[in-house]
Amino acid sequence: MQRDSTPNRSITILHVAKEAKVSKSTVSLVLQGSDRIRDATAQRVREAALALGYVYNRRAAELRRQSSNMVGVIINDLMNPFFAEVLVGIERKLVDAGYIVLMAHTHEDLDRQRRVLLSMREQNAAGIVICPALGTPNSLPKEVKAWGIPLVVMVRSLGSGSYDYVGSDNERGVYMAASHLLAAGHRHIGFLGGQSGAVYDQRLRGYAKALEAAGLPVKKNLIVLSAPSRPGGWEAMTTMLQVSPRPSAAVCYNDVTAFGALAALGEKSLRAGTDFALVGFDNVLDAAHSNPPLSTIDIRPSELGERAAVALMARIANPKIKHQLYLAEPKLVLRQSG
Amino acid sequence: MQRDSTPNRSITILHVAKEAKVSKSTVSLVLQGSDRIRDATAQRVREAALALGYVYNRRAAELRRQSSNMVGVIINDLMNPFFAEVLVGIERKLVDAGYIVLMAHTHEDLDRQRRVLLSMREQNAAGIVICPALGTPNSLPKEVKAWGIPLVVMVRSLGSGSYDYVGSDNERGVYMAASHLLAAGHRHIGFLGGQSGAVYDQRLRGYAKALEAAGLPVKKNLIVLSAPSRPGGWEAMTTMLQVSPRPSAAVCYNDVTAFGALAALGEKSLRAGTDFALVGFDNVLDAAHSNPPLSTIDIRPSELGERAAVALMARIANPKIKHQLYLAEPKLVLRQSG
DNA sequence: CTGAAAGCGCTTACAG
DNA sequence: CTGAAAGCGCTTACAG
Repeated sequence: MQRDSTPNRSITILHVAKEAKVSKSTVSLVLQGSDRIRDATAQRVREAALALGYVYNRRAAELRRQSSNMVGVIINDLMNPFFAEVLVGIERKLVDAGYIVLMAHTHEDLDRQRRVLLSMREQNAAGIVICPALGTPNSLPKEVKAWGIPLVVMVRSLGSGSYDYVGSDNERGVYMAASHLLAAGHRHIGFLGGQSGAVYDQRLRGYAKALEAAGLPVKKNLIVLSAPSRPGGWEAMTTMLQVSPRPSAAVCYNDVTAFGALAALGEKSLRAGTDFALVGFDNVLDAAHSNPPLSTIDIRPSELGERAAVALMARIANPKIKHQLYLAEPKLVLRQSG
Repeated sequence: MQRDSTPNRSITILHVAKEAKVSKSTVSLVLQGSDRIRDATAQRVREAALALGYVYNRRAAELRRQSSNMVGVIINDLMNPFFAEVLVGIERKLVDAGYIVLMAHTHEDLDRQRRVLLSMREQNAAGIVICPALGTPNSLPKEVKAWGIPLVVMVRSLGSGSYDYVGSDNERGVYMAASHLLAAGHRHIGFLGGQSGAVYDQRLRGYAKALEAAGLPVKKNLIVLSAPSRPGGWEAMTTMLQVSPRPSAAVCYNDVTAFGALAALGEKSLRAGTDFALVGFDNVLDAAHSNPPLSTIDIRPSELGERAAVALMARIANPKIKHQLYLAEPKLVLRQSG
């Protein structure tokens, strides 16, 4: 009954076979580009397919072949441009390699994450790359491996189990940022925004170590927590401006919180770079044109996505390779904010 | 041979049937929640499935049933938070309705767009929502309809053919923005950024009409083109600041160009809202916490995405309904930039 | 209430 | 070089 509205959907290799006066095996073979078929025959088949408006049914082929060209990509927070850039990198690499991406956004919701994971499993995904939602159990990689689905974890590490992981050297990155501020003469430096998870712990540690290396104390009131978002950064800066003695600089949990901080500063007629030094983390594209442009730690977000795609494809190609670990090397990029 | 690494993949309803001592038809029926099966039997089947670690193979089911629960979503520019928000809205609505999304990013590349469209067709997508890449031929909706795949076009309209469309009233929105600036006493108002496509034409027209309604001439040198991005907005503002007499206000092509303009202003130690009035378009989440917060035209990006999802589902449910058109009603939201 | 059989659109040994 | 047959994991009339 779908026939009239979907004219081409109903035509199969069987129709093509009849039209070209060959068997359906032959049609299948030429569609796969086999060289076992004589040129003339192949030509005839291709013409028949074209004439009939035949379209390959990849799902049927994959069912028979027990394969899949779909990979699942699970993102925790697409509203953060960092993750949007990561996603773009993953998608580009995957599509260029002939995969197609099943994408899901969890919004840090564990329940949603579980549902989409199940869904991808039912759909027979060839692999999954996940930026885990906050609170994801460390057992996840083992569980997915038990399903027989290759997995790469991104950005947020999940304990010390063995799994493929692509992220950045957070501790070192923040250490570099703080050291830069220290070298510029700042003595009251805050750590602005963010609040929980492995990434937070790593970045905070980099901050603490840099201060300690400079013989400076780590003061609780200079570490202000917030949601890892613009509004969060705005609030964090607002409270940070009230501690006394007032800090003269801060390294931010990430670029997005830094952007919020920039806004809070502006509201008080303060300008980052002259009245307060600020450095972010990620080097999101927007950082080059914020007001003012943001000094930050560059971890090349879209490249991170590409690395994850490559790691996943490597594991799909050979499930037995040893676990892969890629940590982007942080680079300090100086702009006007600090 | 995949058996050891993918333990559960190989178990099918046949195994469950044997374990539960029923036929595979019965298993299928209970998996579908049919009430034709006695409770005791159903219970036994469910236990067997659980015990064996059975996982439903949805692709096989869909092949047999000639159905699909995947919908394709094609986005032109994920680096623009507007589209990221749209995507999030689409995804949420679709996943909540039991669909799964095949996502592709074209990066305004027509060739890529064609490839992913084909790919989605091969995968038997139940429907597609597309934010068309710049330069997409107006014939696209007709073509996809000929494939038998429900389609909804988003954000950028594609000529006057009949197809489902979800977008915003661009002309009216910009008209409102410009009128606001006019009412505030500005007489030299620029139109900043953007450069081509239906959306651009519509927004520019709103600008022109507002000026005309106020008896003001539309001056070529106050309309400065740019890429629809932060760097684009930055450049556009930089050149706009050089025209003389210098305009005192501008309506921007979209929020992202406005953000770039904010940065250019800052670089010259000018502040939007006091030295120059700026209003954006979209009301992206970031607009509330830019430096300074951006006055803009709110078209509720994520709601737009949800509307598109709803329109697509309606069309899938009934391919014969008449064409759907949803235009978000623009609302002026005043913040500090103008 | 449950089972046997056919079939969705492909691929892949196996013959010839 | 090409065809006939079996099968991927399901669903769905059709019997009983």
